[in-house]
This record gives sequence, C-alpha cells and structure tokens, in this order.
Amino acid sequence: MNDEGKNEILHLTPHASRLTEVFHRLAARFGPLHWWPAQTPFEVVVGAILTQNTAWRNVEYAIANLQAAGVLTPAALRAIERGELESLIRPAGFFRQKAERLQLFVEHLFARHGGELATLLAGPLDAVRTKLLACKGVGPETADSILLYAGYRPSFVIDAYTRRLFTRLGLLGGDESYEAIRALFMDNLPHETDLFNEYHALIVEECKVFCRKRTPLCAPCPLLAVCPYGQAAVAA
DNA sequence: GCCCAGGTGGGTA
DNA sequence: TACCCACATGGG
Repeated sequence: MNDEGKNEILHLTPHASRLTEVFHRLAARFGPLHWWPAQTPFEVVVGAILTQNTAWRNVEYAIANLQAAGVLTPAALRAIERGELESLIRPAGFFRQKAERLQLFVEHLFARHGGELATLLAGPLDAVRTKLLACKGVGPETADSILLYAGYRPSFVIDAYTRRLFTRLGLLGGDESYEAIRALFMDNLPHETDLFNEYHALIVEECKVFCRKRTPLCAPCPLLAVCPYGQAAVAA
C-alpha cells in the first residue's frame, strides 16, 4: 500500500467507525425495522412524493384513499382526473403541487419507460439518479428514497432527521449541503442496500422517539454515550 | 392558537 | 451561489 492510500484510510476511518457504531447502537435498540412501509415499489414512489415536508401519518390517510379508489398503479394514476386526485390526497397537504408531481412522474414513466417503474430504475445508479432528478417534483431526498426503497439500490437517503441527529452527534456542522451529507455516508459505509435501508429507518425511529426538535429525551437514548449534546443535556 | 412534519421549485439580489 | 417564499393538512 502506498502512502496516499494509507492517508485516505486514516482520514476515513474515524467517520466510518463512528457511523458504524451509531448504526449498531440504534439497531440493538430498534431494529430490524423492515422499511419502507408500502405494498409495492410504485406505492413507495407515491409515498415518497406525498411525504415531502409532511408527517407520515397524513400520508397514510392519502395512501388509504388512493388504495380505496383503486388508483395505486401508474396507469390508474395517469388516467384519473386531476381534481379527483387532489381530493384523494388532500390529507397529505400541498395537494395541488403533489397531484401535479404524481401525474408528471407517471407521464414520464409512460413516455420514456413503457409505464414500467422497474425499467426506469434499471441501469447504473448515478444515471438512474440523474433521470429521477430530472422529474419536476423529485429532488435529492425523493430520488434517493425511490432508488433505495423502490429500486433496492444502495443510495443513502438524507432527510431532516439525518441532519438533526448527526449535527447533535457532532459529525455535522448543520449547514452542509444535501450532497455533502450523502457523501459522508456513501464514502464511509459499504454500499449495501440492506444496510442503507435499515440505517435510514433507524435514524427516523431514533428521531421520532428521542432526538426531537424540542425537549429531547436524552437520558434513555441509545446514543447517549456517543452524543456530546445528550451528555451536556443530562449533566445540566 | 401555535409549532411542527421523512422537500421542492421558482424568484430575487 | 445564497437566501426567501409558496405550497396545505392534521396532530400534539
């Protein structure tokens, strides 16, 4: 091994070991979580768009409406009237925007991929990610959620929970870009779909239970031993 | 009443 | 590039 290689490993190892330790602590407490909560890959896509800046509970109401109306397929979602779709997804909020985004997505699916999600999601990861990002209404988090949970591709998902948790843990400053945070995980963890799937789900669970935006319950948190924020909060 | 929730796109300086 | 804002409902 040359010196450059050694330096790279020395540089990466502290991040890699901390990310791995956090994963194991969360997995020991909460796992396995078996995400994403959906029946089909297409339902993952719908959920990923509906949950944009929205509590998952409200997405569940909307998904249930779509299920009851029998429109949780690309063809049915393409055929339904815009106003009808808006009514069905109203509980998820931003319903006009999201109705447009859902129908733009399925239009793209039929125009370029024969209406087959699996066709869209096949091919090199970066190329598929670029195609997803080209869809209006699909930003980086939505694209990575679709890749990981609908396509079973190892693309790490960054969300508000990830940013909050790893900022408190001291691994982030809090103002890094989406791509920079994603790179922290992608560059320091093995690219395994099952690992990325479970890790993101564990981050969400940890933040729902302990790492709240306000009044975090630090004392029983499984990350207390590795969290400077939590130790300070408990000491105070 | 008020804050918050698993973002994204468009406009402005 | 870096902010600022609209988008909207339901729960604590």
